[in-house]
Amino acid sequence: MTRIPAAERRAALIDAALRVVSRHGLAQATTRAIVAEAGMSLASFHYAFASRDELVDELITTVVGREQQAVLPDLIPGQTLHEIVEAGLLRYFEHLRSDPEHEQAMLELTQYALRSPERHPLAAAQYAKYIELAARSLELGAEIAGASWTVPVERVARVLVAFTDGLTLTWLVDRDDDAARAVAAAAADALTRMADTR
Amino acid sequence: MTRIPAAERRAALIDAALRVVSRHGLAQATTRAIVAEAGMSLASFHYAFASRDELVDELITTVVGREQQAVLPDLIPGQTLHEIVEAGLLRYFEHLRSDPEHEQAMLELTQYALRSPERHPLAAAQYAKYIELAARSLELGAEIAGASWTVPVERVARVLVAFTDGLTLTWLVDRDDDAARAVAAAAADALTRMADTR
DNA sequence: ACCGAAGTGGGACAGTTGTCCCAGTCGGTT
DNA sequence: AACCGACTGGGACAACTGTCCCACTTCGGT
Repeated sequence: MTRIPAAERRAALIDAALRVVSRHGLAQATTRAIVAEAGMSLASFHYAFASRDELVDELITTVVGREQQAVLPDLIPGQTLHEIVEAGLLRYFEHLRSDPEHEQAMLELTQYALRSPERHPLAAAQYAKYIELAARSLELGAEIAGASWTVPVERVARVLVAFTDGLTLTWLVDRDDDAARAVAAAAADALTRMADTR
Repeated sequence: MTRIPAAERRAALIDAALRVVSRHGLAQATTRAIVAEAGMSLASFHYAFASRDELVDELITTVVGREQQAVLPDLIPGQTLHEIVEAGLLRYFEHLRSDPEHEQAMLELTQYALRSPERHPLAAAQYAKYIELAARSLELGAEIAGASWTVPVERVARVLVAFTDGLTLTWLVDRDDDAARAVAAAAADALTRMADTR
């Protein structure tokens, strides 16, 4: 096996772990399964990480960062706010459809974090980032559409995140594309009503 | 130990299992943990159930039935449809607040079911029941308010379920009551717009 | 060329898990 | 009272898990 510095090995193991979790779930993501996916020996695992928990914690915190651009709206001038918001939601939906297992993995990681008091902050931080990202998108969208939010953007953003989560969960269960699009439309509707569209 | 027929033992074990899952998560719900919670010996478990999987499957299918009445709206005549729907959502939210671990357990069971192809139908059936229940409530609500849905009720119901899920997930993470109420209000808004309020 | 540190491999360990077995005991029917 | 099948308890097993250890190899700086 070629020699790899510990830092790179950590990254490689986290990538492998995410793949395993996506494919088979967190419960199946044993040290051996992760190491096999990464093509390493078992000892390398505990050379790079003190424990499996340490890897999972880092998996949770790092993976959120990559989610970033998915929800960012197309900023096409001339569109109404409603169109922009709905397009953003539909874009997220396409992202979900293209890699359902990934979103399922994220959900699973969140739920895992919720289980222990010391990990709960990880989930909270994850969501704080989502909300911040959503808030930025919403502000941008309003600007383009020449509208302004009549409710604090953070509040609108939180509602958007909630709607997105609901969309994700229900679609993962019934895989009903039309229904999901209806959810997106309804969500866009509700959100737009929190703005003053001059 | 007093003698208990197998059928009762199955019920007792399922109750115990739900308690364990609520408290510590599905991963911690080992045969031994469940049996300890139920105050039985380990052998009784495999006398009542062929395997742990069999118990979990039955846990998923039976537990949904008890959820039923939580979302049913107060049917106070004279209220607008918007008020009725929002009240229903807030009632669900109070239910969630009063026993968060239970909803967390339901979420976990759903995700578990999503993981294997042969269990996926269990999750789908679970959601079908949710949607049916929601549809009945929505129909009743519209009747009371003297309104009518302009979109098929099942479609409205699916959106309601999605919104409810989103509300649940986000509140479980950040425990922000005000934000959750804002989600409920926005959801009621979106849903009401799918009706013709004469 | 050499040497300490960084990285590697294989094997081992103890703890936990699902499942099973078997000898026993109870309760109701005959 | 006898008996048969339903139920019980304890212990065992093999598989799997996270973690550790130790001998070994390779690399970068001297």
